[in-house]
Formats: sequence, C-alpha cells, structure tokens
Amino acid sequence: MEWEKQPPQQAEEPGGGGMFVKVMTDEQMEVLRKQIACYATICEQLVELHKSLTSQTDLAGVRLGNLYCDPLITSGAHKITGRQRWTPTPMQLQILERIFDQGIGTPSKQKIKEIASELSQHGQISETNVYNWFQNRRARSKRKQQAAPSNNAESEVETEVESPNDKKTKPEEFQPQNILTSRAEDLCFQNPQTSSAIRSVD
Amino acid sequence: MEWEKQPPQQAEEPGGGGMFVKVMTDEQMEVLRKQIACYATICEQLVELHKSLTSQTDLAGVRLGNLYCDPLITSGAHKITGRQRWTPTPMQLQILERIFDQGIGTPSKQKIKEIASELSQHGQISETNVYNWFQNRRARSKRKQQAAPSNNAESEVETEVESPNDKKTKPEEFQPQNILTSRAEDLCFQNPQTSSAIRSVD
DNA sequence: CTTTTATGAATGAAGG
DNA sequence: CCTTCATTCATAAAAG
Repeated sequence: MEWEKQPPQQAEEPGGGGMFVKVMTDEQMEVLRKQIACYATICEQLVELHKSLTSQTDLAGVRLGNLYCDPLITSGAHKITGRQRWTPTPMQLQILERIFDQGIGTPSKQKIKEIASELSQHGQISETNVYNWFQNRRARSKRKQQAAPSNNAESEVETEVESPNDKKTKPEEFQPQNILTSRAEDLCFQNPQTSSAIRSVD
Repeated sequence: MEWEKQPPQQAEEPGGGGMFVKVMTDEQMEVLRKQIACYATICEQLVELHKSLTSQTDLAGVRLGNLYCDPLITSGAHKITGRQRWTPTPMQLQILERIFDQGIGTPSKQKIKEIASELSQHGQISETNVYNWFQNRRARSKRKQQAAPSNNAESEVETEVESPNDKKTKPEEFQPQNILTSRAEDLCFQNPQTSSAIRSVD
C-alpha cells in the first residue's frame, strides 16, 4: 500500500541514477534504533545527574549533545531517510516550464488535474507534484527577481513570466544554511521554557 | 558493518544493485520520528529541570521567547533576531496531535484559549498559533485522505504505476502502538503519549 | 567520499 | 472552512 517508489522513466541512465525501492535499509534501521537508545541513555544520565543533585551544573561538560549522542550526529550521513521525492523527467520539466511561461501563474485545481494527467504519460507524477512544482516555481521566480539589484532602475515587475530558458541567470547569494542536519531541530534541545512533564524525577 | 543480508530479490538496478528494500512504511517512519521527538522533549525537559534546580543557567545559551538558540547542533543560522514564524516544540506538537486525534475537529474559541494556555508552558505560543494549527491540520488531513484513498487493489495497468508516490501520508491517525520488540530494553523511557515504535522487521 | 547547490515537499500564516 | 503565499526543511543531484 505504500509508495514503492519505482524508478521512473528516468532510469534510462545506465549506472547512473537508478533509484531503488529504498525506504530504509537494515543499516538505517540500526541507526535509528541507536538513536532511540541514545535518547534513552541521555535521559538516564540526566535523571542520575538530577538525582545526585550535584551542585555542579556542569551539564555543559557532560555535553548532552555529544557524549552519547555521537552516533546520532556522526551518522548524519545515514540520515534516516524517509521518503524519496519526485524528480521530474526532462520531458515533464519541459512541459511544465512551457505551461508556466505561457500560462498564468494560476494553476487552478482543475488545470492541475489535466496537467498531471498529461505528464503522467511521461513518467510517474501526481497532482500534488504538479501543484508543488508550480508553487515553488512561482515563489522562486519571484524571489530571483527581487534579488536582482544589479543595476538599472528598479521596476516592480513581479508576476512577469520569464524566458523559458532563463531561470537561473542570477547565481544569487542566499545560503540556505543547510548544514547536514538530520532533523537536528527536532532532536535537539532547541526550546527552553519550563515544563512539567518530567515531574517523576522530582 | 553488515547485518543480515537483504533478500536478494532485486536484480534490476544496473548501477549498484538494489541494496534497498522496503522494511518500513512511511507511516511507521513518521511514528518513529515522533518518538524520537519525544525523547528530545524529555531530554529538554530534564535539562530545564536540572537547570532550574541548580539555579545555574549556564547550561547552554538557551533563552526564552521564541528564539531557538540551541547551542548544540543548530545549523549555522545565527538568527539571533528570532523567528517570525512560530514553530511548535516537540512537546507542543505532541499535545496538539493528541488533542487533534481525540478531540473533535472543532477547536472552539474557549478551547483554544485553554490549549494555548497549557502549551505556553512548553514554549512560546499564542492562541492564534493554536487556531491556525488546527485549521491547517484539519485541512491538510482531509486532503491527504482524498489523495490516498486505497490504491491497493489496483493492479498495474500501464507502465508500472502501482503506487504513486503518495508523498502525503500524514500520520494523524497513527495509533498502531507496536513496539520495537528487538530491543525493548533500550526504550526505557517510553513516552506516555506516543509510545510507539517500529514494527519488528523480522 | 564529502561538500554544495538545486529543488521537491512541509507548514505557519494570511485572504476570502 | 478553503485556498494561497512565504519560508523553511530535507534530499537528489552536482561539484570538488
């Protein structure tokens, strides 16, 4: 019942992009299990620490994030990869671009359906994919534009359709700070504020 | 490290030999993620508790408000300016999910207030946040459902589209509380709300 | 193999 | 409520 991602039409490249039915390997499973165990350990540590109530607030020294969490961090490369994402085939992309250019930035529910339907003949695709594509396309197109203060009078052009083959003319300099964080935000103590869920240790 | 060899039923990918097999559904993945988030929450709480008890606040550079300055692994974002957009903490999310599941999809003004109040103990939050969250949650939940009815009985007809990448599989109705039997001992800190785990992959 | 970039997807918030 | 937008996250693909 799942999304057994099959190599779409783009598996034409021998030795190249074959994407498999990858969901999670044993290895990843193991990593995951370790992560959980890791948290359990951390909790234990914290409880102990708390119990002893050492006046040494050297929790920092304990380094919650590094001591036992090592496997979690170092194995970042393993990423508990979840789902794979759709990758448009060249053909699909072409069509999408065309529609985007010609069309108005208004996908429209019904239109989406049609497009998806058509594109499905060139590879696996879903309506959501189409929807997302347009959303992203528009948003990014817009962004590029506003980030083009090179020279020339500023003109409020926005919903302007751009040339088919002129998307990424601007290298632009915005770093998405994407530091190989495997869900770091979720896995780390990112939020302070008190709490009361752990009263048991008290 | 090699664990069990995979059922070598996949001889198809030219590139590197399919070494990935499906051992976990995305739904299970979500559940797992949640669990991990739970651990993160617990640890977070413990840290706070410890911190407050020792009246030492140098544990980490955590600060109040909606500034998510986690000293441990935060990606290189120095956004000291804080976020403009609220991001639920694992704990808050947990609670919200729970309410969403159990409760009726009717937030109700008064209810919102209560919820917001409670959640505020786990991080910055406003009533509007809660309201929006429920709105979005519901709307999206709905959409997911209609997008993934039951594409199971369907036999492959054309290319191979047996199960489109139904990327949207929200675990809102996750209640399969299966336990990762393999190493239950590792999971000592079962979380009350989301005590769930992966189904054994044996 | 590791790092960087491009981009599909997720989600909080705003509009109607 | 439902749709749309903006921002962020995660990852496939590309570069080194």
